[in-house]
Amino acid sequence: MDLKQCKKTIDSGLNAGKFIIVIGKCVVKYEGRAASKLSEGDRALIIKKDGTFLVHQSKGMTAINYQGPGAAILTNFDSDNNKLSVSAVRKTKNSLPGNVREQIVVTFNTVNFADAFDLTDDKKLKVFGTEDELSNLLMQDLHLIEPGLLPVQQESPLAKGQIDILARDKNGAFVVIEVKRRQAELAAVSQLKRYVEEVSKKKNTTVRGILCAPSMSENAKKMLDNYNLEFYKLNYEISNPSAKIIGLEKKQKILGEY
Amino acid sequence: MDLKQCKKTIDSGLNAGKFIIVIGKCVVKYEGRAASKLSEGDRALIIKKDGTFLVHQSKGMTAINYQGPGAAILTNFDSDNNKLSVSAVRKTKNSLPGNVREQIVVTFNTVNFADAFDLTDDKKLKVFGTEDELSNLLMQDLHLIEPGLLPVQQESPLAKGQIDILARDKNGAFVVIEVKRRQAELAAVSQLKRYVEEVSKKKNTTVRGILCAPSMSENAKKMLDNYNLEFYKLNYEISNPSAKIIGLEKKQKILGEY
DNA sequence: GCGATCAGCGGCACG
DNA sequence: CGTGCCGTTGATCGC
Repeated sequence: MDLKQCKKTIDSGLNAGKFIIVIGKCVVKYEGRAASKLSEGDRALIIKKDGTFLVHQSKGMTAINYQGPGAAILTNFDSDNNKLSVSAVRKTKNSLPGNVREQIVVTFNTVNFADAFDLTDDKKLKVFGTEDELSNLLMQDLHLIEPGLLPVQQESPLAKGQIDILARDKNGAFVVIEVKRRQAELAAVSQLKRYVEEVSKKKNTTVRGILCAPSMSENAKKMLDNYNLEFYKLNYEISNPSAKIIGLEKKQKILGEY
Repeated sequence: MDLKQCKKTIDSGLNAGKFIIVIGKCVVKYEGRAASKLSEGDRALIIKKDGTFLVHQSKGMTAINYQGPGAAILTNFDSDNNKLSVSAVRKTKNSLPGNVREQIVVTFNTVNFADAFDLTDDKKLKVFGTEDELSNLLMQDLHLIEPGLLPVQQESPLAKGQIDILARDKNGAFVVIEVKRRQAELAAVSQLKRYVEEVSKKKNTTVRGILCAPSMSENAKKMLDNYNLEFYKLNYEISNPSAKIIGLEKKQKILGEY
């Protein structure tokens, strides 16, 4: 396909706020929070009306180079070398020292296909089985963990923050509960430990910490035991239009290890 | 575009291992590790030869629904309702209780465009300014942190694991160094704390912990101080074909807080 | 706008 | 294969 014509297709597509696709042999360069180079190969470039800019290779799920919404798109046809470059520039969100500007340049040597499409769609995705949903379900059924466990009301200034569930057990002790929708690993234990320390310090008392997850890695289990935190295996399903907690199973410390 | 013809285009594209693009009005359903529903709207579907399956809306950087490499693609034309469904099925990697199978179904009511392209490309992306690169650079210039700091050789069984850099200071004390390429937040401090505890326990001695990052959040700084860990502001640039450490600046504890 | 956390995180490297 | 962790993480929500 003629590169000059391709530039026209892209430009008018940008103007009309369309969904643009370009397929061809290109080189990609990126500079911003990091820098990258991708030597020549066949790729698909997607440009959305919000400035999203995606370079996809023939394999792999993630875009090999990209620019998020808000990027300004520029095209340039180099008639001397017969190359078409398409670039996207934006300001970096995360302030990194010195690098505020992010730029990605795709230089096409040949283009097999280029077109722009009218896509209008602002439907939102509804997801079931998120951690937030599981956490809310569990909050209403704390007795599944143990009798007498009661949630500390959200209104309490102490319940604010990032803690999934704050509760008190039958003895009145504070219990921090962290819910994970998938296997809990070291980071999850660190996180729970941090919350427990925080509440413990604020209330100047001993605080229990409970991790609820479908499973735990071995190392995470060891670390949990070291910190005297508790683990409950969380069984749930998402078959319905929403998630459902099937049950919670207490996992005791493994003692026989010497 | 005729849906029956579209099915043919997709099927032969799949057969030939091509890069397939379908644009049209569709509904998307997903069930697997979680579940989701996306009501009717215009979207672009991309299918790669490795089974990658991406549904993109007109805005936003990330695919609204997806399936990673390895998915099996199936097409079905429902002549009664004149609908074309394209689905992708694969086994979940992360073992979640009960849900091993992941399925995404895209049901098209109308299709504006469908074609398959020959994309061959196995070039690898070269990235500069990764944490790994910065860590390696720093390892060779530990004096930038303080005189007398020497790396513990990689061969040592103690240096194994996930610790970025393990060193000894001029007094012979172990120093765990964690490098972050962007602002360090609470999780980074938790991580460093964990490493310090680990080494401390293994060597049965006091261990220092140093966090090197371009910046830190306020809460992270407080937590760092609480744990008696140290922070060095890491200045670097990535202008060259590789990254370059400009300098390290010690950030003292904030004492005047009472 | 910053910051803390989740994500169907994905991807990689190492045991 | 699990698992730990980085990522130009992105996206979201609360402050």
